[in-house]
Amino acid sequence: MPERRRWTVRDLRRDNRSVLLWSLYFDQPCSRQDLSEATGLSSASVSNVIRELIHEGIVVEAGSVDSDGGRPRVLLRINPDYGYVVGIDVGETRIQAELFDLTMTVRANADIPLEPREHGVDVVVDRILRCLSAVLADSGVPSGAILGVGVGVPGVVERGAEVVLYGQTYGWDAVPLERLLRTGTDLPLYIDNGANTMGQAELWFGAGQGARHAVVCLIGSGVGASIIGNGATERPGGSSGTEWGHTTVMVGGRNCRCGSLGHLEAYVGAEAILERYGLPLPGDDEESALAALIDLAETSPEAATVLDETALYLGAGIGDLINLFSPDRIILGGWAGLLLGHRMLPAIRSSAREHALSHPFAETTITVGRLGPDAVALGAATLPIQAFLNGTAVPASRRPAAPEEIRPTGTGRVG
Amino acid sequence: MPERRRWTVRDLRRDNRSVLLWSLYFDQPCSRQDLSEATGLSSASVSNVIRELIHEGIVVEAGSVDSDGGRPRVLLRINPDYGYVVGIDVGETRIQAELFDLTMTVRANADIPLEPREHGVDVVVDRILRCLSAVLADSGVPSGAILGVGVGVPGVVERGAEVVLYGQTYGWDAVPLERLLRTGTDLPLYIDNGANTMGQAELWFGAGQGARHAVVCLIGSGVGASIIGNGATERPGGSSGTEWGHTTVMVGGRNCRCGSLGHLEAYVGAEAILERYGLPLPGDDEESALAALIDLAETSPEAATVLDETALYLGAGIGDLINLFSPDRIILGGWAGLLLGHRMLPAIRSSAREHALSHPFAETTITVGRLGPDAVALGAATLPIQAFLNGTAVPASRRPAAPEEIRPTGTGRVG
DNA sequence: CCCCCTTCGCTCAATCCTTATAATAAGTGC
DNA sequence: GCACTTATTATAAGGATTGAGCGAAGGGGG
Repeated sequence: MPERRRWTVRDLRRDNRSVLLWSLYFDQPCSRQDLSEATGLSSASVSNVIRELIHEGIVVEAGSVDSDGGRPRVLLRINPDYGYVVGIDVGETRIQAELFDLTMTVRANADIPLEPREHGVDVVVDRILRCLSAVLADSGVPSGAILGVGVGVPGVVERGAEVVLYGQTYGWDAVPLERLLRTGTDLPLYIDNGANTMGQAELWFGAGQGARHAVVCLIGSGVGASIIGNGATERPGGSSGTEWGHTTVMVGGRNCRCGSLGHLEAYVGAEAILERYGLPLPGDDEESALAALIDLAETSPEAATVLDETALYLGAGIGDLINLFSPDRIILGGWAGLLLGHRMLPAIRSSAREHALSHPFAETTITVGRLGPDAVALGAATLPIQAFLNGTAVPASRRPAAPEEIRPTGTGRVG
Repeated sequence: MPERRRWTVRDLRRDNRSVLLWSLYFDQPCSRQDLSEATGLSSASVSNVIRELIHEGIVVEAGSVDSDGGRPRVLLRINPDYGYVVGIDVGETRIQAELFDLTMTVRANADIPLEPREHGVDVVVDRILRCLSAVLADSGVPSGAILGVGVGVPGVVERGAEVVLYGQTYGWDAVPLERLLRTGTDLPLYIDNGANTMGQAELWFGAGQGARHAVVCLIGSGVGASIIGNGATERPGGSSGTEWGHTTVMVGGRNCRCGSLGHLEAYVGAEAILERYGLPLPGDDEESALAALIDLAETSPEAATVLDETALYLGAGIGDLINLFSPDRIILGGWAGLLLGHRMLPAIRSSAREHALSHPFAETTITVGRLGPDAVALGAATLPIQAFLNGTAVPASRRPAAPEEIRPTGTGRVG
C-alpha cells in the first residue's frame, strides 16, 4: 500500500549532494574532512561533490585552519550571495516581507498594515505583491538572483494540482493563492501555513534547536500549531497546517469565530481573552490591550481570574498535543503566546501536567519562543532554503540553458 | 538540523529490491512486466532481482497467462511458506495469538482470558509466552521458520535503547516488555501500540485500503487512535501510539481512569458509557451490557440520552482528529467502536461536522472498520511482514552463516 | 637550509547497480 | 513452415562510491 519510488544511480548523487549541503549549511564553516566524518561519505566523494559545488558557485573556500602539524584544512562555506530568498508573513493585521541572503541576514524588509475586517482576496494579493516588489527594489537584488519566495498564511493549505487556501476565520474558501500571485511575479513560490513556517524558524534557529520532535504553538488573535518531526524534509508535499485552535476543549462551550462551540481558540485566542474579560482596556490595538490586562491582573481579581482560566484551557490544549504527539519540546510563540508565556509559564505548565499522561509529559519541555513575532517571515524564507538544499531550487540567472536534445537546432548555452 | 543518511550503491539495490517486494506483495500474482511498469524499474533490473529472490525461495513462479498473441507472461507470487509470522493482541480482558503464513492465512490461534483487574506484569508476560508456544505447537511450524512476532499492547510504547511500555490505565510504568519476553523466546519481537496495529490492519486489508492518510479510532473499555500516513514505513523507529482517549474535551469534566478530568475516554469509553447510564443492565461482561444499552435506547429515553451524548462527544473527538491531521479516512474500530458505529454513524458524523472546520471535514470519509475485533492481532502480524518486505527479516532457518571475518575461529552455524 | 613527519586533498582503478539495446524464447494465426 | 507479437535474458555502456596510493602544505629538529 505505501508508495515507494525506485532509485537510480543518479538519484544517489543528487541525494548525497543534498546530504552534504544540509550538513554544511548547519555547520559552517567546516573542512572537507569534517564533512566526510559528519556524513559518512568517503573523502573522495566529498571532494568530487565539493568541486562541483565550488564550480557552480554554491560553495566558496574561506581561509584555512592549522591542523596538528599537518597540511592545514581548507574551510568551506556556502556562498551567501549565491542567491537570495524572500519570506512573507500574511498576518491578520499586516503583511510583512523580508529579504535574506543565504546566511539568513536580513537585506531588506517591508511592511503594509491591513485594515481590520478588510481581508478581501484581491486586496491581500495586491499587498503581498507590493511588499515583494518593495523588498526587491530596496535591496537592489535583481529578481534573477532570487531562489524563491516563501509565504506564510493563516488557514489550511492544500497541495493538489495547485495550491489552494482555506481560511475559515479569514473568510477565504478555496482561494488559488499561487495562481493569483503568479499574475504579478515569475518567482518560485512556496506557500505554507504560518504556524508551520514559524515552527520551522524556531526549530532551525530558535528554541527548538536540537529537538527531534517539536510542537510550536502560534497564539495571536487566532490559534494554530505546527508539528515538526525530525526535520521538515520528511513531508515533501504532504500534511497541511494543523488547526489546533479549532479543537474542542469544552463541548457546548463558547462560540468560536469559525461558528462552532467550545474550541480552544474561543478561550485562549487574544480576541477571545479580551472578550471574556469584557471591560474596556487601555490601548488601541489587541496587543496593547492584552498587555494591559496582564498588568492589571496584579491588582484586579477579575483580570486575574480571566488569565487563570486562560492558563487552564491553554494547558488542556497543550496536554492534548503532548498526548497525541509525544514531542520532546513545546514552544509557545505568536505575539499573544509570547506575552502569556512570559507571564504565566508555571501556571500553563501545571495545567498541562494535570491534563496530560504523566509519562509523555515528563519527556517534554515547555518553553517560550526565542525569535519574537517576526519568526513567521523568517520561517517562510526557510521554505525556499529547504528547496535549495534539496537541490530543487536554482536562481534564474544561474540556470543553464535548456538541454540541446530538446532544442535540436539551438545554439546551446553561451560561455 | 534534519538528519539524513548518505547512500551507497548497495543501499540502492536493497531499496529497489524492497520496492519490488512491496509491489508484488500487494498485487499478487503478477508478471515481471507488470512489476516493471508498476515500479518504474527497467525490465532488466526486475529480472535480475527476481532471479535472486527466486533463488532465495522468497518468490515462486505460479503458472502463466496468455498475452495477445505473444509469449505468455509468467506469473510470480511470494512463497506463502517462505516464513510465518505471529500476531499477539494484549487486550484488557484477554490475550490472543494468531499464526499466519505470508498470505495472511491463519494457521493457528490461541486465546487466554485475563482475570479482570489482574494485570500484573509477570502474569501478562507469562500468558503471552504461553499463547506463543501454543500457536507454534498447534500449527506445527518450527520456530526457525518464524519471521517475527508482532505484539499489540495498550499504552505508550517508547523505543529507546530498549522497548519500554507505559500503560497508565493498566498500572504499568516503564515496563521493559521486550527484555521480559526475551526470557522466554529467541524470536524477533516487534512491539507497538494496539491501536496502531489495528490501524495498520484496516489500512492494509480493511476499510482503509486506498487511503493515503487514515486515522483509526480504537474504542473498547479504553480509547485510542492510530494515525497512519501513506504507509507506516515512514516512521522507522519513531512516533509512539497516540493517546487520543486522554485528550480533553471538557475542561473540568468527568473523572478519567488516568486521574485527570474531562478526557474523551471518560465519555466514550465503554466503561464510561455504562457508568454514565448508571442503571443495571443484562449481560455479565461489558460487551453484552453495551449491546443491551443500545437495544434499550429504542424505548428508554434515559438510555437514548446517554447514547446521544456519547455521539456528541465522540464527534467532538473525531473533529479534533480531522482538524489536526486532515486524513482522507477515519475508521471506527474496537469492539465498542464497531457497536456504536453500526448504530449511530449518522449522529457521530453530524457531530463531527459541527466540531470540525468545514473544509477538512469535507475531505474526509468516516466509516466503520471492516475487520472486526481480531484486527489487533492481524495488524500486529503485519509488523514482521513489514520488516520482511523491507529486507530486514529473514527466518532463522534460512539465514546464511555468519560472515567469517567476525568469528575467525568459529565453526559457523549448523545447517 | 634540508629532511622527516603529519595531515589534508586529489587521482585512479575496482566494484556495483541501473539502463538501453540487441538477442533469444515462446507462443498465435495463416 | 513462416511471419508476427510479446516476454524474458544477455551484453555493453554509463554513472556513482570507495579504498589505496600520491602529491601538497606546513611544523620541527639538526
